Amino acid sequence: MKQGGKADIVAVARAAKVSASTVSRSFNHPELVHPATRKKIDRAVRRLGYIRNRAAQSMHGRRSGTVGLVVPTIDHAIFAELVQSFSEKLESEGFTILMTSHGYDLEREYAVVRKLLEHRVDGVALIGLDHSEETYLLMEQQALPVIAIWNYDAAARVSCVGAQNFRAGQMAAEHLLALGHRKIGLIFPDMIGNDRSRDRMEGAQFALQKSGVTVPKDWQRVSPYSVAQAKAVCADLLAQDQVPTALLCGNDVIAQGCIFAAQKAGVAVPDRLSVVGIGDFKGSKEMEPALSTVRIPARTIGVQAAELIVRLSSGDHPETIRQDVPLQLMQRASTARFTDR
Amino acid sequence: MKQGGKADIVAVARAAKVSASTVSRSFNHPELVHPATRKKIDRAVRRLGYIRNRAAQSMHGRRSGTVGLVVPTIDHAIFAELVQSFSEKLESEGFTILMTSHGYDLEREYAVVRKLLEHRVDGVALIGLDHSEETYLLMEQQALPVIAIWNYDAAARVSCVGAQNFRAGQMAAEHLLALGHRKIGLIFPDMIGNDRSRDRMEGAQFALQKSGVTVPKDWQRVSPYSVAQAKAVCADLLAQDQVPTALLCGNDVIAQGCIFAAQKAGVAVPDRLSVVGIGDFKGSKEMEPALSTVRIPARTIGVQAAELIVRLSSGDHPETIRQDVPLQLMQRASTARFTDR
DNA sequence: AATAGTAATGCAAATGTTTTCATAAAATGA
DNA sequence: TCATTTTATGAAAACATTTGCATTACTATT
Repeated sequence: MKQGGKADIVAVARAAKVSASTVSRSFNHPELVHPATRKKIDRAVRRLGYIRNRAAQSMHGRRSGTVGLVVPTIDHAIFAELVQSFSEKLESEGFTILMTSHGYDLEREYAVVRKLLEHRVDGVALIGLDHSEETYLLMEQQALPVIAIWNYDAAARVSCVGAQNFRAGQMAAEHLLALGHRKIGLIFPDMIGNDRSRDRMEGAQFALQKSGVTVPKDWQRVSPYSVAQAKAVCADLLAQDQVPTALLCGNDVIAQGCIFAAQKAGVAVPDRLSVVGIGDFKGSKEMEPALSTVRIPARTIGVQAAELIVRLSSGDHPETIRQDVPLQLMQRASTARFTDR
Repeated sequence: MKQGGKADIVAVARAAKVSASTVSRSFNHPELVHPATRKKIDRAVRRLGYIRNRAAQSMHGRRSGTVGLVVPTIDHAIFAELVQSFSEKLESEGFTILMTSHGYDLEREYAVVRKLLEHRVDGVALIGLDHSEETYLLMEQQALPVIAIWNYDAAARVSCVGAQNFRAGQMAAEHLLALGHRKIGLIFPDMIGNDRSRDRMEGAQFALQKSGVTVPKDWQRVSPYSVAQAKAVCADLLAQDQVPTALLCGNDVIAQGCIFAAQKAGVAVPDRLSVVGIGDFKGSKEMEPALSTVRIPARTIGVQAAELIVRLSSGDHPETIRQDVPLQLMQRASTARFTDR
C-alpha cells in the first residue's frame, strides 16, 4: 500500500502482469483493452496508489490540461468573481488553472507569461488589452490560444470577451445627466497599465462634453482601488467650498468609499449627492443606500471566456474571435434627480 | 525568428554550435559553462524564441515548481485576500500556483487534489482542517508536503498555519458581554464541511454559557456567506417582537448584511443594536459605522503559509509544523455599551 | 617542455509516458 | 478444418530534458 509514493506505470504493469503499453492504453483508450485485463490493472493501480504523471504525458504532444490565467491581482471583488466563474467552468471541462498575478506591472506580466509557457499551458487568459509589445510578441511566437478578458475591442490584437468600458463610462455619465446633474465630480483609479479605467474615463468625458458639461480640475480625483482610500479622497473633495451634486466613480469600490465618506460628512445620499459606480460588484446592491451602477456581468464574462478558450485550444481556430458582452444600467438608491433647493 | 513555436533544446544547441548538455547546463548551472559560450547560447535562445519545457524537466525528479492550492471558492473577500498574499509570496520564490476550487464539496476536493497530484505539484495547500479521510490518505500516501491554511489546531493531522476559530468566537462573545449585553443574537453560516464556522460558534456558545447567557432559538440564525442573504435573514430577525441588543456574526460579510438590515429597518447601530463580526475583511473598517470585529490576519497567514510550504518542500522536514497566528479584537463603531433606556 | 591539475564540453543513459508497428490469440466464415 | 478477419497485447521508438562519466582544452608548476 504505502509505497513511498513512487509507483510508476511499469510498476503497475509488473503488478498486473501486463506490459506498460497495456496499462497506458487502459487509461487512454479503455475500449481497446479486455475488460478482464482492465480489472486487473485497476486493482494494481489502486493497490500501489499509482497516480499518472501528466508531465510525462504532455511530453508526447499530449495537452497539458492546464490553462494559464494572468490577473493584475485577485484581491479585488470583481476579479475574484470573474476568476471564480472562469476557473469553475474550466475545471468542469477537465482543465486546471495555473494562476499568476503581476500587480499591474507589465514587466512582471511578461515574466509570468513566460513562466506559464514553460509549463506548456494549453492556453493563456489575460485581463484587459494593455500589454507590453514584448508580451504580445511572445504569445504570438508560441502560436498559442490567447484571450483577453474583460474588455471588448473590435480591433483587439487577440481574441477577447468582455464589455466596452468606454460605453460604461458613457452610460454612467448619461445617467447622471438624465437626472439633471451638471455639477459632476469624477473619481477614477490611476490609468497607467489600466486600459479599463482609461476607457471609462474617456467615455464619461465624451458624454459630458457632448452635453456641454465641463468638470473643474478640483473635482477630478485619482483614487486607488480601495474603499478606505477612496473614502479619504472623497472626504477631501467634499470639504471644498464648491462641491458637485453628483459623483461618477471609476468603479464600485470607489463609489462605496464615496458613499461612506458622504455619510460620515453628513451629506445625504442621494438627496444632496448622487453617486454612480461602474461594475456592480457584490455588495453594491445590498448596501444602504443601494448603489446605482453600470453592471458588468463578471460571471457571464468568466464563463464565456472559459468556453472560448476551450474552443480555441481544442479545434484550431486560427481566427481571432471577439465577443461583446452587454452592459446594463442598474438604477438604485444612490442616485436621484437633481433639484435645486 | 517565428519558428512556429517549436524550438527545443537541441535546436538551440545546433544554432549555438554546442551540445544539448551545454545548453541545459547553461540554464541550470551557469557557473559551469564558459561566459563566451553562455553568450552564444543566450543569443540562440533569443533568436529561436526557445522556452524551456518544465514538463520534461520535472521528469528528472527535478521539482515541478508548482504548488497546488485548493480553496472552497475564491469568490469571498477573505479567501481572495489570503490567496493573493499566498500566491504573491510563492511567486516571488519562483513557484507557480495551480489553483482549484471545490465549492465546499469534499468529494470534489478529493478529485481536485488527485488532479494536482497528477501534475506533480511540489506541495499542496488546503483551506481548513475538514477533509475527507480519503483525501488525507491520498496525500499521506504520496509523502508530499501538505499544509492546511486558516485554522490552527494543536492536534492537526497535517502542518497548519492559521488562527484559532474557537478563540475568535469566544473573543467576539466576550466583547459583547464586557459591554453589558445579555440579549445576544447569533448569525452563523452553515456548518457542514466548514470547521471554521463550527469552531467559532462553539467558542461563542462557550463564552456565553460561562456567563450564564442563553440564546433563544429565534435569535439563532443560519445565513449563507452573502451580504444580500444575511441582510434578509437579519431583517427577519429584527422584525420579531423581541429583539436582541447585540448580534454576533460568524463573519464580517454577515455582519455587514446585518448593519445594512438595521439601517434599512431604522434601527440605529450601535445605539440600539451592537453588531460584531469575525474576520476583519477589507471594507469592514471603512464602512459606516465601522465594524467591530475579531481580526484574522489573512495576509499574514497567507505569507506564513507560503513560507512554510517552501520550507517543507525544499528541505525534508518530515515533522508536522503547526503555527498559531494571533487574533486581535478590533473595537470600532458598530458596538457600544448596553444602556437600558 | 613535460606533467599535473582544473575548467569546459560532449556522449549516452535515464526519466515516465504514449504510440506505431508487429505479433499472437481468438473469433468468424467457408 | 483452414484461411481470414478481428481483438488484445507487447516491444521499441519517441518525446525534451538532465546528469554522471569521459574526454578534451587550457593553466599552472616544476
